[in-house]
Amino acid sequence: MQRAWEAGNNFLLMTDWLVIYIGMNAPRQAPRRPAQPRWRRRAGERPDEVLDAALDLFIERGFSPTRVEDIARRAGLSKGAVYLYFDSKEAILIALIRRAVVPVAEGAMTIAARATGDPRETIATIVRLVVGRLSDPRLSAIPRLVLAEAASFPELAQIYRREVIDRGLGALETLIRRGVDTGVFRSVDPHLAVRNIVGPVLVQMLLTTVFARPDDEVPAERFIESHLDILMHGLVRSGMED
Amino acid sequence: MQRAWEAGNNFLLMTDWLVIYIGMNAPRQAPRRPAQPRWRRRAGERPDEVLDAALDLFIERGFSPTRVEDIARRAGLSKGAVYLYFDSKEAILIALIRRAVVPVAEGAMTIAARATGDPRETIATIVRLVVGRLSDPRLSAIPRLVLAEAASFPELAQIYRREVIDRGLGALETLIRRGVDTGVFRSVDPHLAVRNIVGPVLVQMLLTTVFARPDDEVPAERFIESHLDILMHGLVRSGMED
Amino acid sequence: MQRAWEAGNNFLLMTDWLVIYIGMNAPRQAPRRPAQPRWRRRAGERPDEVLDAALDLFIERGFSPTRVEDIARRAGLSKGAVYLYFDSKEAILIALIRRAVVPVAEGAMTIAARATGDPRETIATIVRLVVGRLSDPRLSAIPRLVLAEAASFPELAQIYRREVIDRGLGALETLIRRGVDTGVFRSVDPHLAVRNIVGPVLVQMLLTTVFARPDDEVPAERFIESHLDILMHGLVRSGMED
Amino acid sequence: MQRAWEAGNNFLLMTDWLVIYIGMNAPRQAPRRPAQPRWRRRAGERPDEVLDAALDLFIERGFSPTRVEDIARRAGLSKGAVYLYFDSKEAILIALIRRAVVPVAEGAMTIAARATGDPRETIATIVRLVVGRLSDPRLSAIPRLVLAEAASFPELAQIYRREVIDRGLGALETLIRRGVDTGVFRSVDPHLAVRNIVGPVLVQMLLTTVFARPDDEVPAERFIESHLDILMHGLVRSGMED
DNA sequence: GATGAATGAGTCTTCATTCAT
DNA sequence: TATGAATGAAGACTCATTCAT
Repeated sequence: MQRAWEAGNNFLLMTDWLVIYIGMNAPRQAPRRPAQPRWRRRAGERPDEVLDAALDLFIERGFSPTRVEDIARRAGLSKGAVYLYFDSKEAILIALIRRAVVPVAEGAMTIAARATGDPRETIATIVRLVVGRLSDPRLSAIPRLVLAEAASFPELAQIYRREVIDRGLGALETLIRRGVDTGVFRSVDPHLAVRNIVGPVLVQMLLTTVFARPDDEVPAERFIESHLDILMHGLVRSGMED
Repeated sequence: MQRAWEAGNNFLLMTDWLVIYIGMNAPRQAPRRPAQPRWRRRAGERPDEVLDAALDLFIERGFSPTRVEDIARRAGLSKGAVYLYFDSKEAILIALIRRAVVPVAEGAMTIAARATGDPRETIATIVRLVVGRLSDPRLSAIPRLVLAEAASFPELAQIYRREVIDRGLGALETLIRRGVDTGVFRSVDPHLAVRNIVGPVLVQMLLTTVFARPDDEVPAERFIESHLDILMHGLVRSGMED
Repeated sequence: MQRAWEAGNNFLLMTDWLVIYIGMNAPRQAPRRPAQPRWRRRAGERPDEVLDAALDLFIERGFSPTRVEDIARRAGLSKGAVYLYFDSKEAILIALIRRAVVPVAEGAMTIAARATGDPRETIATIVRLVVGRLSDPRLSAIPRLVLAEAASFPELAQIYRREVIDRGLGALETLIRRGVDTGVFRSVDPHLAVRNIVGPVLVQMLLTTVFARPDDEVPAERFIESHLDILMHGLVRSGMED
Repeated sequence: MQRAWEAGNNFLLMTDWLVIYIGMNAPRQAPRRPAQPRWRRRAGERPDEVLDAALDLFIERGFSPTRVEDIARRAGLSKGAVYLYFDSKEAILIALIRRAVVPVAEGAMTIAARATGDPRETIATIVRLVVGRLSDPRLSAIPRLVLAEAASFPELAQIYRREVIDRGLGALETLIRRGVDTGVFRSVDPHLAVRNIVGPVLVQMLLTTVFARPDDEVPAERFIESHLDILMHGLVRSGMED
């Protein structure tokens, strides 16, 4: 008893003791994981403890070199238990970013809501706030982690852009626009001008963390004053400086 | 114990209990043995080709997820040959950064040497140059790689800081200082003011690469004009704007 | 990129351009999933099983040519599990020697403790004991392994010397010294005379194992009698032979 | 057009574009090398230089951990050149043993030929000679190498047994037999008594090399005297001691 | 003959994930 | 829920051998 079937690029043969199927393979592509949601919280405070531990370790060594078991140990539970709360190591990273990003989004909302006064004041407040926040290594590490892993997990970059960049820059853009509209600022393009607000802050953060040099420590206060001074002179109409 | 062999259209697999041979029955085909040499000695070019391949892959996937064998294959040689030129995967990364960084250091020297005219002009030139350079993804990837892997390989951050940051920011600082001294700029702190020059450029780069959004593409030209406009207004003395 | 999978009678191979599936069409066979558990937790016994397997293989092929995976397979666990119990292949070898060596040290203690009678008797007993022990290939392999790998792992030679040689020869030396002191033996140097006790045993062992010749098998009994005869005649005072 | 054929465990199918052959494989067996002679000398003195270098390195690290390139470098030629003289690394080892073993065989012949006088004298001479020779680490290493690699290359053990052990022990056996026949020695079994001659020498060698302890160095002279003293007392008839 | 660049199979080791307990 | 033993795929690196030059 032998049946053979052949169609297109496929081939099937069945004999009494053999089944042979030969098909042309689809071009390589590594899906590696079904489409279920990749992270999911379970009960209690454990997940947060895992994320805390993971953040510490990701900061210290980066994502790939950190082992799930290290995270578990630092979080005070077993390797297996981590998988009760997160479906994969990747899911931990994503949850981590997500968690870190929520307050930023909320902060942007709050600021946008209360930003009724002089946009210069509001911008200054935001800059001070952000610089202050980024002095916490556990916060400043987040954007670096995102940069580091964006290539491997594009989802990270998406989340971050949507939740942090779009909202944060959006809020600043609104403020600048208002300043332009009210005549406080020159007629700059608000969408581009935001780069001049956040850029120096980012550089300051990098120079303080990744590229720190012990003999060249600039106090946050001095940086903020310098930055706001140059920034505001760059934005305001002549004769409007205070 | 399982051995599979694949060449041209033929396929041979041997396991402990099976021999499978599948040939494509290709009508004609020379005995294929004494074809062209299997490889050529090209010791000179190889290292750079490896670095090129590695850069491509590090950009695509990041450092850790890239396998040495991938690099080898893309560079057109065998896994083992890579180790003729580099001691380790890590050494490839470091050499890569080093290679990318050399022209920057040289560029900084050149600029510092010729920078005799109006510092505003020179700064504008530099900004245009850097933004232009960073539009090449293979160049803009370097700082991102450094940021990504700095935690794992502190040497990377050191090299980058010494060769790029110290020199680049140093050159800009000198220019600003000259501007201040000649009265073109307000009395800003040059060491801090450099953040206002490079920060926006960095942000623009990140928004164009990692966090790009198809519906929000800002042409480099427009960014440069906006940046320089705000920057210069921020730096120059009142009444000195041109 | 090529993946082959083989289980029971089934066979699956995927390459970049081919999918081959071959199944044996076995008439009946339960879905094979919830069969007996794929493994059981037996942390206690495992290390010894690994050492047993390793010893077998080191005897058969030597240390370097034995793969960790071979050891694992023979011990009935997976490659990875071996590393739960031993840090490295080298650690397996060291643990193996250590384990084999412990009873020897203990035996030496016991003998030294009970050795109160005629030293000739005690020495004879020890020789019989050792020759008996060395007839077990798994025991006689240990000194050969040590000799073989001492160059690569000096630690091995150290352990062996401290635990086996120093103790074993030490015990014999004590016995000889007592014999000399009591006038049973001639005034030989005990420290050197031990060589005449153990040397022939070692040679006998090598001639029986590594250099065995089927047509020249000397029964252990005959060797022991010959050895003790010559040895004792060599040691005792004239007129003291019994 | 499709033809299928099936016989015993074999299976052959040919379609227009496929040839499939499936056969049950013979049980695993690793031949790995055709049957050509595995070593072969080529011109000049080079081979000996290679062997010298190889011996040094095999002594230092053992066979497996020594790389062909190391041998080449120490011999002062290139890796490729080694393969002009020897077909494989294994062939180097075998040639090495063979070379080391030749003078031993010759020596045994000489001794056997001239051994006409008192066998006690001859045996003493041989012992002195052998102990002297084995004080050269490059010679004492040979038996250890053989022991180490006998498991992997049974051929080594064969060569060594045939050329060294059989001849050496054979010569000694003859001497003992003559002593017994002439009434100088007691009626020992010469075939077994040889173990009492070479055993102590072997142990002395091992204690001086592999298991050396700086605080316990026994001069060769003292060992020889002790050994011969005990040995001869053990062999000779009572009243025959000199 | 010589060289040493190139190959690629082989091996140790790691580690995300699973699962018996 | 929790543990951690067990798995096994994956990957860095080595090195005997080949072969273009």
